[in-house]
Amino acid sequence: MIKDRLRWQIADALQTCFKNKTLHSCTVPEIQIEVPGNPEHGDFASNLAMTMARAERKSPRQIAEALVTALDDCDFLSKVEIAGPGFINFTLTAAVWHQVLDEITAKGEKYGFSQIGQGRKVQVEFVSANPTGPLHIGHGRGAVTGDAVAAVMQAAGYDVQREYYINDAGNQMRTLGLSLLLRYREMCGQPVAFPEDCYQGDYIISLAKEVHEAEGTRYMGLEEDAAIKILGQLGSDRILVGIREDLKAFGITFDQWFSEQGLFDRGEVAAGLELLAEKGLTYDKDGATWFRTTDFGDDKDRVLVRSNGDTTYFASDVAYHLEKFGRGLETLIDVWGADHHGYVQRMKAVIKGIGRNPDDLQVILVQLVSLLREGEPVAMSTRSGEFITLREVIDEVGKDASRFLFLLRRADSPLDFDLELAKRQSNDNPVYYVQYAHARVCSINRNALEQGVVLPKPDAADLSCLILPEELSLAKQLARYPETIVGAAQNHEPHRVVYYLQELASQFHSYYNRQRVLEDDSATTQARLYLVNGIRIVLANALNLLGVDAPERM
RNA sequence: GGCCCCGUAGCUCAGCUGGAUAGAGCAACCGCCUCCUAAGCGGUAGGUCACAGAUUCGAAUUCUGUCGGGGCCGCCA
Repeated sequence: MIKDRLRWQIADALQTCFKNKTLHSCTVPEIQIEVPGNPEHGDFASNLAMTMARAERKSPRQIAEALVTALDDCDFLSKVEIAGPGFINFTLTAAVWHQVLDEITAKGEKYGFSQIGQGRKVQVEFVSANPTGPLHIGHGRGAVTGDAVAAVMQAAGYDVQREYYINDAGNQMRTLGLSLLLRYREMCGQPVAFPEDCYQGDYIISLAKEVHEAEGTRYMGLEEDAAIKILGQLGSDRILVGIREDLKAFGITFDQWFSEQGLFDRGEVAAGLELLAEKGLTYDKDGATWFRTTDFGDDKDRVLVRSNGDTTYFASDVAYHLEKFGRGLETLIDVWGADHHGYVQRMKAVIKGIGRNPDDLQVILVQLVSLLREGEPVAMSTRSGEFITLREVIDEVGKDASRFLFLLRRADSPLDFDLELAKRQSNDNPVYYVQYAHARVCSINRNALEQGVVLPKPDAADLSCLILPEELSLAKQLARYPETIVGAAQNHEPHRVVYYLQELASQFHSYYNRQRVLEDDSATTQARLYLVNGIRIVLANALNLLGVDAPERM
């Protein structure tokens, strides 16, 4: 990256200064380089002179003078200035920015990828909705967030695995079975009182109907417990198939679907409990088994085994995370709904308790989604079973718009999702704004082809005519793409890519309106065609990371 | 009572891990298609970054406290 080149150069200059004794402290501080907000301050700025002032016992300006002198013969800097309280402002030659275009063209869809992650094994676990009902819009946000975090980290060189944890053990399976059984009995003509704590949704009724049509009354003869068990299993299997299809329609696939029940079947829950007991991390009280999570920063101890002998969800989760580390995964990223935040400390306590760095578990809490239609809230009640499913949202507004809008906010910021606005094909819809930029370049390409203008090969284009401020500014924005991905990956913030895209699209649209790409002078035409195709590649790469299509026509 | 998130333009939100004159979209107003896609562009207007302290060359950004909004605190998952 260009920033790194500059960093090396400054480090060199620093050494030169130490050698010729213009500077003394000989400790190399971290060299911070940033992009100034004001373009008049150059392409990059460093505060190095100010941070060194104390150790050098000199004024920032004196230090800056020495550094600038040492930087004198650097060929890719066109201007170095000392400004304000002691900033050093760097302006790079146009040729440096032109090289970015060559790099993009040469790397193509690989442009933006890096090895920062060094192949570190990371797992992103997301959605993980109970297989007791269809996905709703809140799951959708978690799904897109997890998927995009995974994608961005892959691009940054992490070895990423996507996983869905299926809560197919525990009480809710029984509730599902019971709900189905009761609806099934209704189908068979037996009047039932349907309890409030059963699943109310219509999907239970249609499932029961399917069972009744396929298998008649055969479950009526079974003992209630047996029927509940069988129907619970059958129901969760069917629902899971639906979830899988919905996610696929949303462009999301997992490397692994991990069953909670499997943890029990393989004895891993019991083994986990044993391990904790051996380490002296548990104790018995009131007939239950507790984990001393307070020893690791939790505000109270947590039950692993209830007094009735059942293990808790927490116990499964302990076993699950142990199992993950056992697979050789180094960093675990869990994407949870914000209502689970109380769970974070307790899981971190587990990680500490087993002797690992608590940062090996990273939790992304995704805030609530409010579903609106024309600004009016859409009633969503899981309890009454009246809710709009994720599938309905995808069908209504489309995959691309839904995904993009979900990523438009930081995960920890609540999100309003307006169905009408999402569908509107107008300028209030940021998805189309970005896609349109891509389609426009494609359109230019079609016209170029018609006119016989050929896109230059990498390093073969004469770019010396790309000297307009907006052209250089576009090249600089393109140069920023790789570091945007790195930032998004390291901070688990895919929304940064969305904002980057909007900025790039904005600059492009502006350029497009101001300058013609295909014009008379063939050198200029070729250079500009080269530039806009660099833009096209980056737009496509970034959209692709977010799982949004980059259409050639709109 | 304890914990988490948030408070930035009329509205919805960014702000690159502490930098120079705080940004974008929408809404409002004024303009731009004989020319590569007007799903676009240009311009005007809009701010005590909730408040008060602290840290330092420098704070929207870090720390403490206060106020306000939302959420979570089960031997449910």
